[in-house]
Amino acid sequence: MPEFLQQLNDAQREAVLSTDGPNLVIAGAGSGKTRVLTYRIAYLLSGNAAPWNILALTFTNKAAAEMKERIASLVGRERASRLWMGTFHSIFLRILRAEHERTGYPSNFTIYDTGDSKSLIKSILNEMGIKEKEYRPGLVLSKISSAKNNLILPNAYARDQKRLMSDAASKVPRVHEIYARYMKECYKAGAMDFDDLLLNTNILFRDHPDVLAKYCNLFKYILVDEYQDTNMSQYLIIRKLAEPDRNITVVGDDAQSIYGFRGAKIENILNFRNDYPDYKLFKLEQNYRSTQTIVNAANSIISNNKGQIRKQVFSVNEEGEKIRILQAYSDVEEGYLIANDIVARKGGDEASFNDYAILYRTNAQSRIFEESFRKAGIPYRIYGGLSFYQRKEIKDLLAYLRMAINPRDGEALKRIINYPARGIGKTTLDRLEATAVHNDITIWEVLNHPGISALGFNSGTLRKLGAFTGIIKGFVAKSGELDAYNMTTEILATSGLLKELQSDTSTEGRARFENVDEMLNAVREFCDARKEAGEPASLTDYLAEVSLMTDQDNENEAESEKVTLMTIHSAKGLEFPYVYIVGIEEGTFPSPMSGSNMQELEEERRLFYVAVTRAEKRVTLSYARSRFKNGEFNFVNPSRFLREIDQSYLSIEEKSAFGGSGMREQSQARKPLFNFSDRPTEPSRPKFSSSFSNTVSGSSSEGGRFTDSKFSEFDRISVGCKVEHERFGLGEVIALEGQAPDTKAHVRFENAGTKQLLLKFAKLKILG
DNA sequence: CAAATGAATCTTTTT
DNA sequence: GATTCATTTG
Repeated sequence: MPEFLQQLNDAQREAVLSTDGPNLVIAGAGSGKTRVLTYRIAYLLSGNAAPWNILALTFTNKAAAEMKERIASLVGRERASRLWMGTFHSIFLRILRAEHERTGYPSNFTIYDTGDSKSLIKSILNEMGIKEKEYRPGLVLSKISSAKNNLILPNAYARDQKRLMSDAASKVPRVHEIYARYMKECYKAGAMDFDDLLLNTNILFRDHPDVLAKYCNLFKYILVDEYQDTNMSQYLIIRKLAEPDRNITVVGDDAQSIYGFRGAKIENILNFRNDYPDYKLFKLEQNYRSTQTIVNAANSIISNNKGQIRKQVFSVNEEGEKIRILQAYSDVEEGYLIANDIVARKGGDEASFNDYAILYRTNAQSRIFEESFRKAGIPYRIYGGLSFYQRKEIKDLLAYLRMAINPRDGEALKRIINYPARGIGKTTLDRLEATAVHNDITIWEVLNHPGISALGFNSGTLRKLGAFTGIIKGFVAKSGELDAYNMTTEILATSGLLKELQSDTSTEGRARFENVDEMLNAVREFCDARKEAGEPASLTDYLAEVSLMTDQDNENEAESEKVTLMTIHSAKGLEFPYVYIVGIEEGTFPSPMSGSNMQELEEERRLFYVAVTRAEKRVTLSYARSRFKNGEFNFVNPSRFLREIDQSYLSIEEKSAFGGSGMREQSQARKPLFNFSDRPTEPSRPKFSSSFSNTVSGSSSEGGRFTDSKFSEFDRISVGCKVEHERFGLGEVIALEGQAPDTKAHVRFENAGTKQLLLKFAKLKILG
């Protein structure tokens, strides 16, 4: 028995040593799941398994990279690098590219991200004469996605009574038509969306038994991480691949299933025993990560869910601090409260900023913490939301790169055909698109068709179109010879993009330029890494890597000390000594979108469980009594989840808040820790400067716009003054917040309650 | 044809 | 706040 196995506990070691047959490892939060997976692979390699015989599937690239690193230290880099280890999407992308001849797609097919998919749906709606208002592209896409993840193709969809009824109920009965068109357009464009990568793998294996046999033969051992988060499509691929040898090990925790909205089926892990009746079960129940208090409190939360695999997660670490609950009067105050708390406690905790994480339900909540942290001088790092690769300038450049390897990519073409401006406007593009649809070809083919001169474009337009086509053709020709980096610089120079970016000397413009520069660095790094490994650094591979990258993956500044801000979803699999879970209010967490049915509520509860179990030493929960949401100011109630925590794990002052008959009024519950008036940093009066503050990390995807006109007339407005609003009637200003031009007034109206109004748009008359 | 503007509407989580 | 739509202006 290899020496490294000494480092495992009994349950872990048994799970590692059971090499053959189907194994189900139920791994409680913090129980050393990754450790079991890595050691298991190392153990297999120490026997007679070759690295390429092992398929290990994870959900993030980061998890895969981390595991690879640890395995490399056990068995050597060379062998570790030959493992088939990666995310579902990246592994099956690789297979689809290799087998492209069987699928009918080109080998360099494009990957459409969610934005591309939505934009394609919009054009389809447009062309079908359907209004976007009635068929929201996001809704249509989610229905298509759900169908694909359940392997329901357009024809089957059109016969699926359940789906048709559901569509009729949401007043979108024509989704199946849109779906069919969508599939067709993607195929023509040589593009796959995320779901297609899995769907087409299923189709490939279904229609080509020889290909399936080849990979079954190759993958002697299959390991799947986070099995509770697999969807039907992923589940079927795994089952097919595992069929002959049945050497399959899945690791997961039903209590941490939080991707139901993405089609994940918690049943997959619950039904493992039915799929493989001779399976062996291993339970990892000892939590090494958290204090006893945290583990016990988390258990008390999850015990409110029904239908789970029975397990008792425990900790023998120290008992630790009780869980604290902070109450704030407003979302803004919540930000200050936590910023102050971190500053106040960091010394006593003997911690660095790296040790703290703020977890929230929605990305939109990050803004307030950004602001309070900036004012408090706390360094922070935000994950998710608009990632680097979602920024306009980056997407523009990426679109050029995509065109260079696959000019049929319609979404990329539409993005850049008139950027930088070449005088090819909406009218021209619409006509091109209509022609393409009418003749069942792509826009690129229309542009290259000799008959284009007969379409009735005027000579100027024809010339401009020809020039664009010429530029792209030049890129396509060069894409064969140049590597990703040289190709990128070539495109920046020749397309006019560089000039366009340089000509904008505003603050935002310079930021955009720097972003492009940063991307150029990333491309260079990619090329260097590839060349070092002796592999070609093709543009195709670079684009694939970028498309499948998750926000956790680009961590180039991990060394610097920063507080982490992220959604609970992206925190999965991570751990921090001190965790703040914020915005625990009805209407935010649980999300109102998942309010109605029990299953969705249970998923929210599991999300809360995941959040709490991220912490090693201390958990702090917080909620606000009022929150600014959808442009309106609302009073909100603490989340029901707070009451589900066994009160013996809460610190004493918090218990009183829940004493007696449920939640009492906040005024009686306890004294607030802070007051608005105590805080000098909060302006009581708006400053009417027209400077556009905080643009650097502004999250506007397409660059903001604002005006500073019309504000002098609001100079007279102040707390206490009477106003009249066109719609809401008479009211009184109770607070002002922010800076011009984004000053907000909190106004209490006589008949319409309290509203928060942006003065920029407010139709207020000042009465005195 | 393109940029600027005013106004209306919607808002979860992510590979 | 972000995004989108309609309208105006250059």
